[in-house]
Amino acid sequence: MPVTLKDVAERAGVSRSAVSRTFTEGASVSPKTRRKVEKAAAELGYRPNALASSLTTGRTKLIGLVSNNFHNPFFLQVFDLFTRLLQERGLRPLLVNLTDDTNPEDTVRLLQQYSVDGVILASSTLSPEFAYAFHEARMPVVHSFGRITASPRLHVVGIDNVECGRMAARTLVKRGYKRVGFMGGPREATSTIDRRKGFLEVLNAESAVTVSESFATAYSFDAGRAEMLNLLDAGPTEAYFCGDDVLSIGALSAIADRGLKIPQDIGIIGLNDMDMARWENINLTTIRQPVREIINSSVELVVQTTESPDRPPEARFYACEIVERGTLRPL
Amino acid sequence: MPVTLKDVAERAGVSRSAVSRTFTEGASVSPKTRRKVEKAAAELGYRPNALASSLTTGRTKLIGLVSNNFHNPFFLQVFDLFTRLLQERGLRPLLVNLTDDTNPEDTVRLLQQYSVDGVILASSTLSPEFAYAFHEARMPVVHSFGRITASPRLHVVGIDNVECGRMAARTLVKRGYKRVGFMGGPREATSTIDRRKGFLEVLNAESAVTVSESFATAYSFDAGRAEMLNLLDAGPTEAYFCGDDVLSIGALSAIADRGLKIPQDIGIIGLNDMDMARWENINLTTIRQPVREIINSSVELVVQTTESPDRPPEARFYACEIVERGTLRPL
DNA sequence: AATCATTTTGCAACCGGTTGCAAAAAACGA
DNA sequence: TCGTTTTTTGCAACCGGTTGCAAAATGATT
Repeated sequence: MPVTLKDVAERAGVSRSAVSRTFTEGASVSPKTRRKVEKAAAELGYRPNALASSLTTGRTKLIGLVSNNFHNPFFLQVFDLFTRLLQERGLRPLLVNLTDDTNPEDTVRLLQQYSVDGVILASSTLSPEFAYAFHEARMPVVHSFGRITASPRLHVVGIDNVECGRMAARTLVKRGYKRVGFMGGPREATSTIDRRKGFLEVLNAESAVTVSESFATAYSFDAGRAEMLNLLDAGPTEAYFCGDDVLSIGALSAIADRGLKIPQDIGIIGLNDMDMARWENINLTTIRQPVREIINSSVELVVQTTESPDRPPEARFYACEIVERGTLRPL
Repeated sequence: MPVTLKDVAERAGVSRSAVSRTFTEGASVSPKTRRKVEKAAAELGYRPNALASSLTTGRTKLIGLVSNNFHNPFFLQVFDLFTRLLQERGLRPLLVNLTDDTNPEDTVRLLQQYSVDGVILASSTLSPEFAYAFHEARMPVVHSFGRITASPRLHVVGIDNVECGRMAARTLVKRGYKRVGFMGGPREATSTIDRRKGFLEVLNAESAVTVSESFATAYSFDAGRAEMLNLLDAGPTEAYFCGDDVLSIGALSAIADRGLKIPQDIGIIGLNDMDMARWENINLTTIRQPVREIINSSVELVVQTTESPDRPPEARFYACEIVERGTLRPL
């Protein structure tokens, strides 16, 4: 039913090759032939079949966009940016939602079946093994928002979570908090582990400050709220560094519920600077991740890797900055 | 480089057809051949190329998932559900982000080039022409969250926005509000138009109640906040029906800024019941859209349409319900 | 064991494109 | 003008699969 190369060739009175060449960048076609072909193609409404051509060219222009963060509002921005940037480069995101019953092998197989040119794994909670599965299958892969290491096994783009932990700690110290807490995301998430590490590193060196720690079961509002309710029952500290913004907002809600005032009674600092953090009724002091740069860089990297597959693994990380809003006591 | 049918055939000592049949549901292969093929395939790590097979079968199992709502947190839930449901059926979402400089023709062409089996358009703000472009290109298409009409030109699944407007109006009347306002989303969005219509229909029949109206420039926090600040300057009414939840939250923020109390001074009712509406520090009274049903139904409909393309256009709409929380004065 | 019905198999053509190669056409030089 | 170089063109093979068809193998029946 749809118009094919052959139809156009017949109508234009040329060979199929001529038509193919007309639609191939940089192929040799005389202006005369090109005109004939373009006329015929326009009349018939011809659309070259991207999938058929991928068979011979080995390029589908499909990029697997894989994530398990479909509940964290921060990731809506992430998806927005990824899709925009990929589209601008003529690439198509094939979206994969990693649910609880998805395993790495199936996902790898799936994306292999669709011959994606590359894979972007957008997640701060996924184990490195997951990303590695793609690498082993010899697909170009970039782990965005992944864990930074000195000698990465595959491309990683993100932030230095340890340094973020330190930043949070220094900020709290500077404000004169004496009893502070780390309220992490899931214990096993690499982002939690690293942020905790940096946070404790600085605070253990501050003899005047005491630190406690606890963990929410997920990076979610409910988990943050529940954990903060626990903490409030147990006798809270003066300020918390929360695993991320959505967790922070859950914590804020718990604190408000108990009739405590922010920042007078308890201080909170989050991480991400997602859209909602700046909403005036939330007004969260937080650490900004340079999302745009991370995503830009990820896309660039995955594209370059499709072009030179043996490019050695690279870790790119971007500096974060404190965004001062209203949930910490003033200096 | 990757393993092909031919490689497996050679290793198993059978014809290429035999291998193909082994991986084709319901094809005729003897148990003995099947065993040989499966062994060889496993040893080589063979993955049938979905794109190559689509050439002859005419099915790619790709579904275009098209949206322009990458800023409304409500749509993260929408994407989550769509991807999950599509994956469960073995379908793959090809994501398209409609930005300001995307026009219908390009999007249609793009999805045609990738031979998607069907298209789901997830948007409550898009003009019907957009969806119609897919229909004209003879692609199975379902407009989710689209406008309900009695004799639709294409499949639409969503809610009856006019009825939602009525529900909101009745709810406000029941609470005894005498001066109420409609704060819509963008003037030209069909959802805005319909919700306004139902709202005014009921209230114009209530002689004791006066109604005013205004419109935010987008379904976004900032637009809601800005518009509510305007309204507060101009002298507010007692309660507002806001275009959607994110707009409502913007409005709540503006109201809090001016030191007014909710629900004592001003009442707000939203629409969608997105995740954040139930967050305790927002606690928004709203109208719940049955998202799950809508999305389920959309997926089902697009699949059925790929199977029988001439299925007459259908409009499926689902009932909404009021979710009572804390932003309207009690009965 | 011979006959016939049924199942399984491989051949070859096809899906919609691309591309190396050699022949044909056009452009160039003197 | 003719020989040479360069560009354009079509042929045919190929990308990785599927499928109709007829031949081969298997199984059932007597």
